[in-house]
Amino acid sequence: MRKQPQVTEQTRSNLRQAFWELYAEKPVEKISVREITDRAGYNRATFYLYYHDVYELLDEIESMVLGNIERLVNERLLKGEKLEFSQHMSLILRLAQRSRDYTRVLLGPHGDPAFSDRLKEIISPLVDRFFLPEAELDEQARRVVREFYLSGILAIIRAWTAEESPMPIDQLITLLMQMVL
Amino acid sequence: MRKQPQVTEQTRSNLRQAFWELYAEKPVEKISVREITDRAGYNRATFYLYYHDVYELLDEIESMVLGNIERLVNERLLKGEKLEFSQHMSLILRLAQRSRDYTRVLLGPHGDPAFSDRLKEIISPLVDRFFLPEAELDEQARRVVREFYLSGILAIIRAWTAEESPMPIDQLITLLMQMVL
DNA sequence: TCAATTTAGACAACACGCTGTCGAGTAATC
DNA sequence: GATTACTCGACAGCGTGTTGTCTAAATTGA
Repeated sequence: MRKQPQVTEQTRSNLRQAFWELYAEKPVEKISVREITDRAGYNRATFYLYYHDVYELLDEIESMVLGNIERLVNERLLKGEKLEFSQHMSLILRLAQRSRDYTRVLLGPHGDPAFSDRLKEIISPLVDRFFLPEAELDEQARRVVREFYLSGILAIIRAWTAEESPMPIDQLITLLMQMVL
Repeated sequence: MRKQPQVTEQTRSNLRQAFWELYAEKPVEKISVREITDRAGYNRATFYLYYHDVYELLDEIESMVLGNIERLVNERLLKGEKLEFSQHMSLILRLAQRSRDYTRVLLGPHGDPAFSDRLKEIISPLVDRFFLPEAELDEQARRVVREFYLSGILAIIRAWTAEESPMPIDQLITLLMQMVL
């Protein structure tokens, strides 16, 4: 018999959804497989037919969110197009806004540090390109400077997505530009 | 009957030490009470005579480390003394260096986000005093700017303490000053 | 002073929940 | 009628927090 992708994908999606509702409330470590399957309306064993453990489910969601941003950075921003830093940030922020429901949780209080790290790695080439070439620094100093800007930018995204009624992107960009230049 | 503080403090210290060895290797959530007491050479139940759970032990260590910095900021820096920002940072960095073995773990890959938050709150008045008065910004914008600088400074401390052979404090301060001014 | 009493400190055993993994079973689908 | 998607019940293993017990030392009083 043929597989029925639409069925299995529905199950995956239900499990993801149930997990996500729980993840908005508490950190991963406190989420049990039983809670997820109870909420999604499946048997506990069914979970193990799809995921090895809870962390693999989290990773799947993170990869979905990061995939969009990564594709943007690699295909549009770094290849040919010559844009200002502000324009790059604007595009990234627009993406963060599009998947705001996800990013605000992943960057939030119970958020995953690994997600921040992966996001940093994706933005890293931008920082290298726009802030580091000017200065003549040894490798150790470059690491420090890179970390400063990456963490600052990430903190802005985090604070911005956490706001109840966030300010317009353009205003945020202006603010950021005042600080880094 | 009087307690025997030297006995009980020795036990506390042994438990702390055992926990710390484990914490350098993996995140808190993966550290069990059994592991701690096995390593320290006590019965598992003994742990519960001293701490409610593993998090309370972690909190005790964090408070020890943060107590020093907090005292410095409150008593010396914010009262009368009029110092440059660079001088404040210098003092804080010297403290971070003194308890480097602790800070590098607490800020490290398995580190506790709550520790970062507490450290941010302590440094926060400094950022408010030196970076925010100049600008005319609404409260929402101030939150964003504050987060940017706090996260940036914290990232620098983190990157600096993580280095195998960290650069001199003065050089780090110079670097930071170039970025924020 | 020294035996009786009290208590701090350490321990073993318990009940209970969650995990990951079985093998067997059912209902629907093609 | 074979295959798919899922359920069910059982299992050992590890984790938690609590209970009651033992020992040795500190305190008390005749």
